[in-house]
Amino acid sequence: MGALERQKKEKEILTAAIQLFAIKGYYSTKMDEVAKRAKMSKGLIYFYYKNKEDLYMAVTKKAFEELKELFREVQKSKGKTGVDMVTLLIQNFISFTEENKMYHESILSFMGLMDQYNNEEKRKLMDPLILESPNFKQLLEIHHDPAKLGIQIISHGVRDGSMRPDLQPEITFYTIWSMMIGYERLRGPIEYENKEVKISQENWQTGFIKLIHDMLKGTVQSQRPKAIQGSLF
Amino acid sequence: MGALERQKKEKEILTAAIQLFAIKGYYSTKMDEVAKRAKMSKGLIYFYYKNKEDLYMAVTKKAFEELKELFREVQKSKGKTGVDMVTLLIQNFISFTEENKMYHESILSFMGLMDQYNNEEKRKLMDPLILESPNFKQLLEIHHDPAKLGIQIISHGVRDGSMRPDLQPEITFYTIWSMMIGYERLRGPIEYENKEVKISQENWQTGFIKLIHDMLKGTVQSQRPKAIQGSLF
DNA sequence: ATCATTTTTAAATAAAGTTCAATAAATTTA
DNA sequence: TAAATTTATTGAACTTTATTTAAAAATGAT
Repeated sequence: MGALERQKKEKEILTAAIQLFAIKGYYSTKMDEVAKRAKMSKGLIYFYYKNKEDLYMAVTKKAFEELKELFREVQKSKGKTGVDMVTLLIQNFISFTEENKMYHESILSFMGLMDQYNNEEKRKLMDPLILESPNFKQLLEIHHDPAKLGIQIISHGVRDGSMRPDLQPEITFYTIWSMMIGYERLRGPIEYENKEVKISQENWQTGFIKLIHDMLKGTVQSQRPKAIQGSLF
Repeated sequence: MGALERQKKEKEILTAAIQLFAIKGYYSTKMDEVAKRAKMSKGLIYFYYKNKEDLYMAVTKKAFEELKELFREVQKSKGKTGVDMVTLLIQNFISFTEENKMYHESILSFMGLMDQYNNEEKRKLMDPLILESPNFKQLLEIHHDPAKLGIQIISHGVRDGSMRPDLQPEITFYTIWSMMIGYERLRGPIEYENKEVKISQENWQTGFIKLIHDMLKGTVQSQRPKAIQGSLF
């Protein structure tokens, strides 16, 4: 009955759930399917997780943990200026969400939940199954961790002179964080039905990162002639 | 049997649905409740809307229509430079989502759907109820309308010299659009449980807009001494 | 080995979206 | 105007699926 045994079982369920959520999404994934994939009876899942929402929150928790790890690695990268760390952070975040679409989805939805949770009246209307979820409660404690690291990175950039000196680290970080989140929601090549306008994913990503870079520097890096305008930095 | 009569009935249902979705969210709102609020039997809703998803897509469609109207009004505002139009656009968008949290939610979730829809393999795994929804099909045709107007606004700003000449309108608009979407997802005062860091909503919004402004101008507007750093522009 | 506790299962329950058959109302046709 | 047909409406039946539960199996302690 050891705690290790329990952890192992929980992980088996979680792994099955993540795979299914990633393929079919939360609502299309049935508890029957999770049980089948985890090779156990449906009832047992309820022994390890309070309900389906709790299972999803466990996924979300894992997402935030990996996100924190991603931030930490960028922060630890030696010999980089602050502004270059931000560029690296964005690139890594884009890779992260590309490989773990599911995680990004869960992070997004958790942010929506936080918006409700932080408002007294709205909190009362929240799904009780979520509020009761043990994993949700744990998320309340850790979900700011990545942001804390991000703010440190901006501070570092202001101090080392690679960013505008008037930047306020908190606001600047959350602005960039907004961009990253929004970018991921829109990601993919932009195509209109009639192909009126089309932006390749590469061009958009490059342009996106360049704009953030310029914003942090406070000056446009180079005003090149039209001909080679497309190149980066 | 006039089409007008039908429109009226559809509107009654839609109004009830929007109110409930706004209060309780999509999944917590039951078709029974919608029927009750719209003062009709549950079955009748299925006469006017194909299914619950279709009803939600009708809400989303309304959201995009109002969003387009918001963009258009900004574009029509006379005597404004491009960069000021963008500032106004962001301010209006923030008001819009504040008043219509529900609409913003539906816009966000639609963007998530588009990400799936634009990928052949993922499209096959989408909920058939969504793919069959007539309102979803209509959304496919109109959802780019606001963005088209936004791109025009950026072009205008580059032409009138109020923005950096090297900006690519499409990429720049979608970057700002990302920011707006992400900002709304994070919106509200940022508080850590232990109050370690706290940003008031006002400060964040002001700082957020200023950063975009600087990004578009290409130069920092003013490097004021620390003391009055908080003020805008 | 027996008892208590934990783990596991399979079936029962219940909530909610969807369908359907029957009825009422409205419109068209004769 | 009366009959026929189409449209609108209802309430109950159907179906799917998350959740609960009672019982059985496994595990561990005395």
